Amino acid sequence: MALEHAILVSLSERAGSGYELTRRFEKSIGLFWSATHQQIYRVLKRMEEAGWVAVDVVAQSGRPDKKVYTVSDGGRAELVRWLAEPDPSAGPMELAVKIRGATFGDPGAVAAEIVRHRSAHAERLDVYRQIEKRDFPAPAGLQGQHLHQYLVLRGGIRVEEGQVEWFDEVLAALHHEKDA
Amino acid sequence: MALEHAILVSLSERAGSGYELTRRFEKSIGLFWSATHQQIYRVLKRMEEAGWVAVDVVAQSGRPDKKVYTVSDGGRAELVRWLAEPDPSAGPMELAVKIRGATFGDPGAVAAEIVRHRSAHAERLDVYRQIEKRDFPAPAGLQGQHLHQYLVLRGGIRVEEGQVEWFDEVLAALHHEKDA
DNA sequence: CGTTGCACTGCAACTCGTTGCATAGGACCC
DNA sequence: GGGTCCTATGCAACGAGTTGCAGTGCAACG
Repeated sequence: MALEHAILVSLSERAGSGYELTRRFEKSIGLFWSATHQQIYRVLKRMEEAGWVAVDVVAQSGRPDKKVYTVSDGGRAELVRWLAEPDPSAGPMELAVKIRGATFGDPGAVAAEIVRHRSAHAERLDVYRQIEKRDFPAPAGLQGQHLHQYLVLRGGIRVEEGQVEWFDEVLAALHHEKDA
Repeated sequence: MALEHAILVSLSERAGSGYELTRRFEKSIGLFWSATHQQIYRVLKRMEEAGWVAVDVVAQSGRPDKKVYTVSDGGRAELVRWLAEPDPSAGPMELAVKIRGATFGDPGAVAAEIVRHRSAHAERLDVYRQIEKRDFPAPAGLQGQHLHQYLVLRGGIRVEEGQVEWFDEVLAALHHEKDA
């Protein structure tokens, strides 16, 4: 699971409380991700026990105390480790977190991970296109069940196309950044 | 959850055992979906208790007996109901199942559901594009953290674009089918 | 002045899904 | 002959995530 790592990235960008993190996840990171406050509170507790984050209880006027979390050395090390670790089962959300976290680790290692996923998705796309060619050579005349199955396949193809194009855009930008 | 309904669609296309369904989910429906045999066995049991499917124990030579499941009248009614029911929280997988199941219900109702989701995603896409314009007016010069945040946003935009295009393709095909 | 809403944390119970293990007979390989 | 794989079902335990509830105290609405 990568909620921990998503929190590490978010806290690396800016320290914050559980409540604040919940708000953030509804927006920026939450383009892909969603998490309830419950989930975040529990994961934060676990992360504190593991020594990845440090807590600072801040009294506030008028409102309840809040626990502001900061990434510790252990957390930074874990984030660097995770960013470089290949994970074939990672989905777009995990990769988005890795990209967003690249600043806090080795951008080259993140790029390498993207390359791996790019080829996996390109292969899949190829399989889908072959199925399309083989099973639906004349899509214009399709009806009923066959049409509906074709449309679902088209969805799969579009998703994979989008992924591959995105990975290419990311890789081009990361290479360009390295050169600059 | 829609695993039940995915199974109803799959069993409507063809009767089968839990084991067989597991295999199917690894392929066709599993373009988007994945489910372990455990999950499927348990859901099938629940569906049987609810009267959505009927079981037929088939003895086989050499291999264990298998339980072949068939959709019952109750199951067909439930599928029709679910296909027509609006579900704002449905993701691409759920919609793919609805599209694939349109044959067994009212394709017009499914199209209406797609229209709803199309406009939701189009709105989101608009929001993302405005964020892009506002926060990243000159993407070519971006570096570090800002670049990485931009790339994630680009991923979100591509995903939404892909969704909207897919919905449009589906709607065009369903309309064309209705006229034919 | 009462209600609604927001900020902030947390417990308890639940659902959904995965993993490990068990069983059992046959096929296939070396 | 022994190992492993495939078909076929299922239990038990676990992990991840959601939902419901609960409490506090200020601010703003009408």
